[in-house]
Amino acid sequence: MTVHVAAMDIRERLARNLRLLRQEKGWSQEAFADEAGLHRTYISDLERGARNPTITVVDKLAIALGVTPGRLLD
Amino acid sequence: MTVHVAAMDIRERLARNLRLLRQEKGWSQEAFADEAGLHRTYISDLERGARNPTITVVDKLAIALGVTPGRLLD
DNA sequence: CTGTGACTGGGAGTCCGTG
DNA sequence: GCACGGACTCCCAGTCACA
Repeated sequence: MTVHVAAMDIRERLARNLRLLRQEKGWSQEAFADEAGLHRTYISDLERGARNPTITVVDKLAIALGVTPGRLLD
Repeated sequence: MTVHVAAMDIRERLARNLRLLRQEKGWSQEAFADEAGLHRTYISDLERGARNPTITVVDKLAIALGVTPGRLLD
């Protein structure tokens, strides 16, 4: 039971942080995707915790949102 | 000219943080690898900035070192 | 505007070795 | 103990059609 807890955790922390910070900016997922140089559907996946991104992707997201990478993961 | 600067940046920040924190613990790369549940050669690659890990790996590293994931990336 | 399944190429992560 | 290489498997990056 509860096999992959820790792994799910950090993805869901990222998911929550992304959605909140994006909404604070008043951006659609599509607008956010353009700012970060990523695809619209990829942002959707990230905000649902459905992907396990690399740190270079986290860096792009953080830069687009104007926060540190750590702010997205902690 | 300066094509992938940002991507290199975060990997090298991670590399530096990993090596410093590991040495503070007095661990070998192999001992660290065991603590984090990763392979010995992979730790070597990470500390040389030669790899682009996923956030689940960053989480494992952070837990092994007793710090937040953000502490490794910021 | 967003969620989701499916797809492909390339890279993440492991394991063997060497000096 | 560490850097580095080759080879392998599997999953991530990036995109599309459709609901």
